[in-house]
Amino acid sequence: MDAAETALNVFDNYIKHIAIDCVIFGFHNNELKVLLVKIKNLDGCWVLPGGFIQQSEGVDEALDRMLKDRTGLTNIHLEQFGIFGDVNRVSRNFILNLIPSEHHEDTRINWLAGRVISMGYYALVEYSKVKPKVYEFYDDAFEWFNVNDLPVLAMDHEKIIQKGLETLRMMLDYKLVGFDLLPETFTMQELQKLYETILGKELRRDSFQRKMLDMNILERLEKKYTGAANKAPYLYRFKDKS
Amino acid sequence: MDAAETALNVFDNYIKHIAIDCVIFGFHNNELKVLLVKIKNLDGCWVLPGGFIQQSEGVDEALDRMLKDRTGLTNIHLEQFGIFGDVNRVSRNFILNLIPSEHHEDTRINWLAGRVISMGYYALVEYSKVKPKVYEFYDDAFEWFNVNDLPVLAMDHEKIIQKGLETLRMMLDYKLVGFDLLPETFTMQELQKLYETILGKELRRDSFQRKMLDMNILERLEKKYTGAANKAPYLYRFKDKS
DNA sequence: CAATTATTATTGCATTTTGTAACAATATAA
DNA sequence: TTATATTGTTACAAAATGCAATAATAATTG
Repeated sequence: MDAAETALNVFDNYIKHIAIDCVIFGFHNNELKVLLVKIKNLDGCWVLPGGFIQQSEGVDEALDRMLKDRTGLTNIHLEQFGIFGDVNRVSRNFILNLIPSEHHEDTRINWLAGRVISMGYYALVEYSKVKPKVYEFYDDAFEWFNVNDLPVLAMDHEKIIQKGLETLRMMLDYKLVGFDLLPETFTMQELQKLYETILGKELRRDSFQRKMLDMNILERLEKKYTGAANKAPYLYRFKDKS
Repeated sequence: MDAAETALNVFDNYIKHIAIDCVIFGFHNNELKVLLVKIKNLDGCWVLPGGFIQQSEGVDEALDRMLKDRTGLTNIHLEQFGIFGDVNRVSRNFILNLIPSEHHEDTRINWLAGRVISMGYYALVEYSKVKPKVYEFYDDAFEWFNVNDLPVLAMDHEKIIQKGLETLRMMLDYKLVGFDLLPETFTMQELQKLYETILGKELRRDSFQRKMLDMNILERLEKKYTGAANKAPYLYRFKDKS
């Protein structure tokens, strides 16, 4: 039994026709990034990290498993933002290219080449803490991309990212998110840049600072001496980061 | 082949382990209502209208089909708001009670009694336009319930309704929705009552009116003479209801 | 038909929030 | 010590909102 055969048998433990795709956002160098992986058998083709759900696990467990496998991170909140269920969102040829030809008629995987409905989730993670890890089906390429400068993506994954980003922007307006995108301590400017990057527009320094301080969610720590010839900014931390 | 047998065969055309549940909101007598159906073989047990997705149809097509079957309505926007995927959200006994015992070991429906992941959608419809229609599995009971006075619901359907309502409230803050909950023309008071009902709190009459008029989305029509001994309110219509 | 009643529409003003600019503070370099 | 760049704060203007009072008006009532 070769590796592909083993992989095919493993598929029996999974629920067919449903997949999860994760848009994992990170923040680095004042850029909003998305984590992507490259598919082995298809040059230059990137996809969102994701996977299938096992018969015996809940969807939340599946999400935790995938995120841990992919990034090494645990206890990350994932927000569900959409369903992608067009009949032809996964082209048959696309999948067949991934699978050795002798398995093309294998009933165990036939559904994969036919119909897959995907559930989109996004997560906000601290860029520096991600520890890549890869699967059988994928290459070892595993990269952060600027959300405004994405590579060519397979299937409808670009659409999924855009919808995830749209939802993130809406949630940022609605309540404070983005805690997890920053390191434990940060300056007001870093927080502002994060907001500006996610929202895709500039904000006023003074209004932003006032609003953040008025919300009473930040704890002011010592100053951060950068060595630059200017006043040193305070460091802040989110209160109640339990 | 009896009716149950036929129904079981039909199941082969559907994707297993995934369901859709629809929270259909309506507005009547200043109350926010939800449309529920009663299950035939289980006394007093109400569920959300919903169903399964056929192998050959997209998720959006499945939604249109269900909504049309259930309410007679077409061209209704459905908003997806959550995934309900706990391993034990559907108890095995609950499903077995619905199915004649001779079919309990039938592999065609075994998955139903095991694991079903549900995708939650909500729709806003005009109360008076709904034309009930029922399925094989359900009783002919088909009723609107006040969202604050729900009957006992099967499985996690109460949780699904609450999450749908929460999402609706959030969306109402974010942008104007609720167009479809009102008839073509309505008074300012009716619009305000709708907002108050969805948000679950009272609003100031004058502030609300000013805000609505400032948004420039309403067209003022003739007055509505109700016969009451007071000043007649204007009727309004949403502009650009294309 | 005028006075009454209930409700609606609008206006004016106080309060709060937000936008904008100016200024004071300060860490380093020159 | 002075200059420079950036940060923190304050002051004021503008806009939005909360609140109360007033004007308008469709039926009812005497």
